[in-house]
Amino acid sequence: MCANAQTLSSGLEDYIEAIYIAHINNIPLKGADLARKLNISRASVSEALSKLVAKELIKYNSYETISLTKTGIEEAKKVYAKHHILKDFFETVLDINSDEAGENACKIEHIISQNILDKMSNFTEFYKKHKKRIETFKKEI
Amino acid sequence: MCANAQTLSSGLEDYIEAIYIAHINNIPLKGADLARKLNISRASVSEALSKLVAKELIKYNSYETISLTKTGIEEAKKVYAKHHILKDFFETVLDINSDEAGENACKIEHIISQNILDKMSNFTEFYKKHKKRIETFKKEI
DNA sequence: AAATATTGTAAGGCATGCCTAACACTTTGT
DNA sequence: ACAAAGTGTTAGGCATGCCTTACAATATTT
Repeated sequence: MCANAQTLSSGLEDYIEAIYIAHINNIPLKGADLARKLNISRASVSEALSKLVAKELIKYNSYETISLTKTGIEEAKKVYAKHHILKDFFETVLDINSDEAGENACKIEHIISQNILDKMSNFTEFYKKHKKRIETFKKEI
Repeated sequence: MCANAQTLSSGLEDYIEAIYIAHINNIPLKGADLARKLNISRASVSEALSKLVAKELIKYNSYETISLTKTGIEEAKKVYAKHHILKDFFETVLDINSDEAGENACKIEHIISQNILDKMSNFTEFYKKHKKRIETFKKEI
């Protein structure tokens, strides 16, 4: 078996997602920052970063800022999109607050099927479009 | 730390759910049956059953049929209800086929918050009630 | 009742993913 | 430039949850 991943473990997905969020916000990120952000020891982060380097998803040298490779960005976008679809659905359709929606999205994003996500995304868009009308139905007795 | 659980690991929830399904269908279930059903070795099932016995969720003696305690039934019902809410939502609202809905429910049921499940359940009921009308919106351009 | 099949368990392993402690290296502040 | 603070790595551990192999105990078949 080669070291390059076809699939990322749920843990590694969390790492790459956090790296991506820093990336799109132009926030320089080191291992120790990641450890603080994810509430994980520096040692564990160090291991995880080595794996991501081995999979060629990030570039990283000790004491420098972590950066994503092209593949890394693609992978991260996928993970982030999943997160967003779930969070948006929870907030928009189920009226869940932002924190709870985010926490649940974080966990579910790693295991839900792409097909369901696609349908969920469509449904949220549909719901937004017709929200007013649909919600009048809720007031009926 | 005492051996009795406040929370069940996702694995143990799967075991107890399978045991519950046999229970409500009056199907006698032994460890080896469970192993076949869950595609897990007899050795691993044996370990898991010991844990469930320790937590007083099942009664079990070698070579006999597994049965649930009162607490076990309560726990199982909770897990099973979660499963059902998710599956029903996927099928009814997102129009996912039974297999895919079930597989995803199996994984998500262990991690989603009760609050979201409650809202999801309400939403599914609401959707069923107004399905016809809501779906006419989908045909609009 | 004996042979065969099934079931259960124990021992030892493996992978994942986290931890702490200790140490090494780098950066920063004075 | 040097001390202090911050960062990274290694080693050794632990827990979970699965595996295979080998054996023990029970059930079933003939």
